[in-house]
Amino acid sequence: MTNACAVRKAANVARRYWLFKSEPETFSWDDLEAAPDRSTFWDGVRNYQARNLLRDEIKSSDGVLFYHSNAKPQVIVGTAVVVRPGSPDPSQFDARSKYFDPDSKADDPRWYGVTIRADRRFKTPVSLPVLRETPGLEEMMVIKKGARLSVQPVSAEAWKIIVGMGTKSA
DNA sequence: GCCAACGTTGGC
DNA sequence: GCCAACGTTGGC
Repeated sequence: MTNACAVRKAANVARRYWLFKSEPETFSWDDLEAAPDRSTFWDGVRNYQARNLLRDEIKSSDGVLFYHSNAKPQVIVGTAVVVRPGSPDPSQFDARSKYFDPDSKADDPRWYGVTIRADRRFKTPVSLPVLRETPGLEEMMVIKKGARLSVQPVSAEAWKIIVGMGTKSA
């Protein structure tokens, strides 16, 4: 049991689940697996709704569905785990970064990110069309029209269904 | 490559 | 505070 997990169990806080979108050409599942400690700081989110989740809601040991957007097809390729909760996103203060935000103050950072570590690569990636036709997932945000949020909440029920499909051999 | 949906900006 | 214009996202 990880330390964060033990802390959470002691506090009796339920583990929660999320879906993170990434364009594979920018940062793919393979990139995450190849990263030091199979981990990365999830930077560059510049949407207030997603920011609020990253800053306030997403906690260590939470589960993450890693989703490839703008891919053919769009798929959930695996699961990751949150290993560090929200902290200020350094790229907002880096003038050379494309995520630079000149209006963000060092003593009052506007943008946050979390650190995730690759957990399980799906044997069977779960595509968007499959999500759409799977009973029990009708309420998922990612299948709703115009759902552009790059960090989305996922119910425990949906998590269970999707991980079940993804880890099963084809 | 298109374009609908959405979030943000900025003039008033 | 409204809302038109604009830029971006992301499915198709």
